Amino acid sequence: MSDESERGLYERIYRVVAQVPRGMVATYGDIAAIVGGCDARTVGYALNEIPKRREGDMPWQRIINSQGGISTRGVRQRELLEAEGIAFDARDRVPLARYRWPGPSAEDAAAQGLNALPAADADDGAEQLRLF
DNA sequence: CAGATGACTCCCA
DNA sequence: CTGGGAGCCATCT
Repeated sequence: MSDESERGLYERIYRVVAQVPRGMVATYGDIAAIVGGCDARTVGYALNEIPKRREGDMPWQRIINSQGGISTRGVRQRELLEAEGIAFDARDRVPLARYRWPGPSAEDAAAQGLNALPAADADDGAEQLRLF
């Protein structure tokens, strides 16, 4: 009983990851915020333990770190993303301001017991934009 | 239950 | 930019 599909938190993480649309990305922190009850690190741990059965269904490659970079060890994650139309910048990073998944709609989030992202704007860039 | 492990993130030098 | 250290959580031995 309780096969891996009933594991708990990780299962919730997988579910959110599976919702990231093709051609977009999400950060570990974003997934953690949406799932709630865990942090970016936990998301990374969960993705590392994806059941083989799910690999074909799990767009794990769309989850990147907060810098828009790839944290996987030796996997060709970049190629998978480029195949979806995601372009990397000269520093080998994904422009989060452009490809970052804004999270599930408030309705979807509520229906699935998830949280909506507060304001997934590029705060590291937007803050510098405040005019006087 | 304690220890080890692992696809993170932030801060400081 | 690089490097080191701390904080955090779930799961397996």
